[in-house]
Amino acid sequence: MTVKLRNVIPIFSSKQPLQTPKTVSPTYSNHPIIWKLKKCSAPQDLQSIHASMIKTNSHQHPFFMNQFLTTCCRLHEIDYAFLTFTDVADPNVFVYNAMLGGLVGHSQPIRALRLYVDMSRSHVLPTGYTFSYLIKACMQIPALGLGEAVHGKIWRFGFSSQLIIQTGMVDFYSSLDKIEESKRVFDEMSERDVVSSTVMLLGYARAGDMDSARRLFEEMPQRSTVSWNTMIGGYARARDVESAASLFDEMPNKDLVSWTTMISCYSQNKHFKEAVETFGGMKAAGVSPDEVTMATVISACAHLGALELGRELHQYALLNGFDLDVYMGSALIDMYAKSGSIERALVVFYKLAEKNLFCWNSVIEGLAIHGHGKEALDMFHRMKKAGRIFPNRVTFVSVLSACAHAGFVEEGRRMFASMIRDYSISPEMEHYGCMVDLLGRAGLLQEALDLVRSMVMEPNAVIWGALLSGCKIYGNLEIAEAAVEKLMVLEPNNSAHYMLLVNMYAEANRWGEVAIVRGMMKGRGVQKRGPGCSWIEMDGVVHEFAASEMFHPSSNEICLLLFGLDGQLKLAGYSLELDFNSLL
DNA sequence: GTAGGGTTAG
Repeated sequence: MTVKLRNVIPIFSSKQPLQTPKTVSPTYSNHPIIWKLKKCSAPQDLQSIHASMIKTNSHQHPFFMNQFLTTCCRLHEIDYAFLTFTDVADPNVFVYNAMLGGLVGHSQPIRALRLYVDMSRSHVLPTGYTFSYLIKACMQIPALGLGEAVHGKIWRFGFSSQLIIQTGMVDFYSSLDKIEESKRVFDEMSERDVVSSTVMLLGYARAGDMDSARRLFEEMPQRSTVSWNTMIGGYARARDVESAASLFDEMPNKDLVSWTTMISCYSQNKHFKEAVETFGGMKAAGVSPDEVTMATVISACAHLGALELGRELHQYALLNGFDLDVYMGSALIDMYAKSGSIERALVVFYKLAEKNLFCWNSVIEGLAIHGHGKEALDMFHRMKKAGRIFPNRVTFVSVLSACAHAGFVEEGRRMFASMIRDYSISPEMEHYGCMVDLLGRAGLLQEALDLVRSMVMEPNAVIWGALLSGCKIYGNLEIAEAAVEKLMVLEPNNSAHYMLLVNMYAEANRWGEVAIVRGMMKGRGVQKRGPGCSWIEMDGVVHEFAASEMFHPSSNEICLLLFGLDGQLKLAGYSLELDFNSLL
């Protein structure tokens, strides 16, 4: 898509006098319609309010329309706002600004830029706010490179010294990773307020320069809650959980965003337990969560396998009339799928009014991990049919792993080829891993090895490990030896690879080699790795299991059950690869 | 009406 600069940023006639619009008389602020709009929290009420505005002809009045549009946008009724906006015969700059703000706030930069074109064609003069929205729109489509042009335009209009414009430019440059430009504009500012300094903080945080951010933060004469939150968020991004936590403890008035930022900081840095605990602290502090908090905490539950808490949160969201948006939707789908309930995950998925790539990826991944390979692929095709949403690398990892687990060799090959050809996604380590797994499980070990050797990047231990498991199933010692040779370099201390080879030699009655490999392990001092562990929650209690340990109070019963299962599986004709004795 | 927090990853 190309947008001609000339069409987007038209040149104003310089003959027009530049004037700042006068503020609308405040006498209307007590008008019942304005009052109703300010209080309005239900989108379905908008239509009747608009009807009463038409009756009194106030739907043409700039002050009323400004309030009406702002209300629509606050309630996410952006299309309805636009519809009523087009009905206004002669909108002034306040009305345009409200509409622009709504469009930019709902990430519709192209519509915003078009509206700006209309505005200039109607000879409505922009204000500083108009340009600040324009800068935001440009930030949302950096590829067009319009920011500089807008900057030039602002300068010509004499707004360049306005605080709000300079603030916008600091933000604009830092959003494009041009931190030096941000600093230049910031240093040139003759006056600074809390907001401009906080935007600069955000710039440093985006650039990962938390030392400079801290210096500015310490120097700031006033700090708002937003300044604190920006700092905490910056440390979260920089993976400095400790600094984030200590700043959070220190901060005086924690609001909803502060708590959510801290929870997300823990979650993003894999401290899921702390994330859930902090959520508890938030509730104890009497701060109510919103959709953003919920999405974050539910995601932490998914990682912990805390189904019970996750379900409670879902319940809470339903009771409080929260919007089931794409963020919370994806988190819920993932949480239910990972905690064993693909049915509930699907219920959430079908309930979603709007689905983005995250939602589709979560449900495809969920089906894949539940072994529903065919359903996962069906879902993938439905996503393609729905249009507008294009698969990414994450999608293909799920799709390929679904093929691997269901044994769809031909389909997997096709998907892999299509990913490269139709979607220009270059295969990454994970994709190769799935393909090697797929081919290996199907016994196509030579093809798998050829694929590994064709890789542009150096294959990692996961790849060789997948190949080795394939060799183990089909007793292909030749390729297994090649894989183990690589694995010994990549993970020299992982006993599993040596043991796999030992078992294979033993199965082939090659006891000489068994002794050699065992000797190698001893000689290299290969230790058994730390235990892998897993959690599962039942009736609100999280049970932790680690390989080769018997700490769980019901270990004996569990092992008895497993042995029983082992026997039943053997009876059913399934030869189990696992040796339980090695686990105990 | 300018600043801060969100989801998927064998």
